[in-house]
Amino acid sequence: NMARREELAARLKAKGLRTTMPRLQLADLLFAQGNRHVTAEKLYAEARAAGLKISQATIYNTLNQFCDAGLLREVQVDQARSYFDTNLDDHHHFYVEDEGRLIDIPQDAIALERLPDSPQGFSIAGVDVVIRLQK
Amino acid sequence: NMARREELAARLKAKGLRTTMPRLQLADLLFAQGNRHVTAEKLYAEARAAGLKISQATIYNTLNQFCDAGLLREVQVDQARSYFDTNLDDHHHFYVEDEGRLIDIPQDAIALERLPDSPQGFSIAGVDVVIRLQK
DNA sequence: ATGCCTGCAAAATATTTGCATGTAA
DNA sequence: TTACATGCAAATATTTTGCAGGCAT
Repeated sequence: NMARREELAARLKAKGLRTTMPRLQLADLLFAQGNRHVTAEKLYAEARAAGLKISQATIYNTLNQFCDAGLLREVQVDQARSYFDTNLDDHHHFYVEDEGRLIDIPQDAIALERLPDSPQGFSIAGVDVVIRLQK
Repeated sequence: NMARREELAARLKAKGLRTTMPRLQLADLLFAQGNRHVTAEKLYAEARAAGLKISQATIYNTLNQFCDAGLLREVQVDQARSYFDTNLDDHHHFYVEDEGRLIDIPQDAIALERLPDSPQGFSIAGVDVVIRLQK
């Protein structure tokens, strides 16, 4: 626990982020349990459940800062809500729409042969595959 | 023009939608120029530019009704805005983030070999590939 | 000491909804 | 005539921002 905080602090510092209490606490929730997918709402609920005194604004700001710093990735699956993914590797997703749940798919589990040429003057910034699931 | 209206009216009727003036006018904007990708905002601007007296609420309601009726598809590329696609075929998209512009990719232009197995109890509702472009 | 953070509340943005009126069938 | 549509404004939902005070460095 003590060691974990040290590690998280180092991780924030490495990205040029000050190691403040709210950031450490949220980093703990985000990074201490393996790969996760969270919405701002879910993270806020977790923080409160854990007894942390953190405002919603800080949840949003921190998620965006972590994204900008490259500690998180945003996943586009629902126009109503932002999803953040702690898995930074190139990979894809199952999305269970009814439950709002994301499941990682390793990049090499999908063979994307033959991508089309990008239009004149543009290069590929990323390729996202979302497999929507239903019961 | 007269004939086009008739055709659009038939198309709405076939889906169980009453053929009202706003719906015909919007259908005209949406379906008379080949495949299109629009946001509510863009369609509203077009409608006003064309001198139509249509409220934003009707734009939103109509887009959703057309979606429910299977005349449009929603594309998930930006959590801040909903995109609607008049192309109902299975296909994929380029997305130019800086311009908020979508470009269709025919389904067979991408070879998706080897999809991973869906988790227990779920079946695939759809596979969406988005290739994000940058300059 | 300085500049970056945080909380709070208010603002901004996108979308939905309630309700009275209008209109297609 | 009846049920469904529309417009308007207000409500909702999510996310962002301004600002005063607090904390890391």
